[in-house]
Amino acid sequence: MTYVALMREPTPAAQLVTSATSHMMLRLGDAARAVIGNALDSWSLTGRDLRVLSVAHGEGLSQRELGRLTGMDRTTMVAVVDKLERLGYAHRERDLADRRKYLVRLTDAGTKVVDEALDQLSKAEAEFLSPLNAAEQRQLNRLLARLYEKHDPACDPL
Amino acid sequence: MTYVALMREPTPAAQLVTSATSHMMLRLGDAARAVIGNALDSWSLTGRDLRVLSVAHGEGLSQRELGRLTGMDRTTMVAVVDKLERLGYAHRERDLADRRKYLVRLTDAGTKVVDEALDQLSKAEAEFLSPLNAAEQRQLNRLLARLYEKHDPACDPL
DNA sequence: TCCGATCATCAGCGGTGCTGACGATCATAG
DNA sequence: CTATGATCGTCAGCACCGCTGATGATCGGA
Repeated sequence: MTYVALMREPTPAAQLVTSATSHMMLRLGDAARAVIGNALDSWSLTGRDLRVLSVAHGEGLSQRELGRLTGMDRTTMVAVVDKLERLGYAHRERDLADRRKYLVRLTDAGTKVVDEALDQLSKAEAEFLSPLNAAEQRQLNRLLARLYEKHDPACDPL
Repeated sequence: MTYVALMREPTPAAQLVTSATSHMMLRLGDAARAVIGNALDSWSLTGRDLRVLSVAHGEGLSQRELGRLTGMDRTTMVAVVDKLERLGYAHRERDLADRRKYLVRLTDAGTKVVDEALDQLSKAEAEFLSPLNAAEQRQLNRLLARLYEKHDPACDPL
């Protein structure tokens, strides 16, 4: 069960922690964030930004709806949309039917960027997953999806 | 390939992002951190703290060595050891052979806490992974370990 | 003896996510 | 028509995580 190579093994306890699934998931999550952020650097986007951008693609959604779809807090969304607006990828528009809401719409630049960035993202992901072959990657995706269903922060009481 | 259930699907792009393996890994990493942190709350420990604590178990290691073993930055380790010392779980001791180093040693309380906390951690992990059966959990652990080998921040040029 | 490398520390920054309060707006009940 | 409660966006502030770069102490070898 010792999957992680340690240079020394003081106690079994040390191995227990570092080979724990939850531990690896935590660290790989950070690694994934780094890889994704790096891949999207050309557009000054983080994975979070692109998530919003890709979901906002199409009709105008309120910030709240964007948050629900992407698993983001209402208050976090403010900063993200601020940034997307500042970058010229999206803009706010009052919902005339409900003046509490803003409709977030992509600009032409934003629409263009989504496609480019998603393409770049999938390349980075391929690189990230390259230690596994195609069948293993599918297997991993399937297993993670099962966990994701239960643990996704986006799965709010709608 | 649509594993994640969205309440609406504006465009295929949205699904592409949220069903991406790297995206789920990122989010599940955060979820794992939350679950772990919650489980260790009774001892005021984060997963990070316990990682250090369990590795320090036994002989005294320098902060640098602890960092290499747990994949933690030198500067982050300062705060962690500070906290462990404040909680009475560990203490610093000058290495007389090399006075630049501190040897981090567990106190009796610390030794006791490691066992208890590791036990609690494994229970929390079982709960976290419960959507998968035993074989699937092993499969997931194996796949993650393969990725972890390549992406572990701990794998510094030693 | 001097210089480069290592160790621990500190100040500071960026990313992520949350709570709690606020005003504006809506929808509903009276 | 008005009063009440809910929703939306915003902001201030906090916590966690990880990193860079500078500093002083110490070690080791030239």
